Amino acid sequence: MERNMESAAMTTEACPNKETSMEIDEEENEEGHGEEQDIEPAAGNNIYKLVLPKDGYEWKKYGQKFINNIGKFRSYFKCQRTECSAKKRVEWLASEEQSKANIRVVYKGAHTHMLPSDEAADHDQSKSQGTSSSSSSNPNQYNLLTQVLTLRNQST
DNA sequence: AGCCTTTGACCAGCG
DNA sequence: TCGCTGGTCAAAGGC
Ligand SMILES: [Zn+2]
Repeated sequence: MERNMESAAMTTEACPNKETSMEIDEEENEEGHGEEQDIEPAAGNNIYKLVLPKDGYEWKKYGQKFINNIGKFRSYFKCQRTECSAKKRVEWLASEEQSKANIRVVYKGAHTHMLPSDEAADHDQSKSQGTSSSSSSNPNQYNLLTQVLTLRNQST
């Protein structure tokens, strides 16, 4: 797949498959792909790709699960930096249409470093701003927003 | 060769 | 105490 995290948004493929679920009601998949034949899709044709909004940070996916409780897929990401414990959680509905319009991104923790893209995106006006990531790219604000989402989701 | 993605299994917390 | 859900780690594959 294309891992153009530095140029484009990341894409996640969601394959609706039945697994350890004894209470999966009539959770029908919208794809309606073949039954058993055609186990090998033709280059991401039958599967739908989710476009994750690029926030400027680089993440490494370390897990993905389907939450039956809410009927949504959930992907777990972690900052590439070993020194950074920032995590990111993305969830979307199982339906393709709704998935594209209802993607929830939850950021957990704060980065211990500056935006990697910011450094790379540094072009010319570096003398004016310097290292202060002003309005547009302020991780702090972003994290603040995530905290709300996290609380709403965690709610111990 | 290295890095990232993907799937399954394991573990922990809670009811 | 067991079962279930959610979360994380690990191994394999692909690029
Ligand atoms: Zn980070």
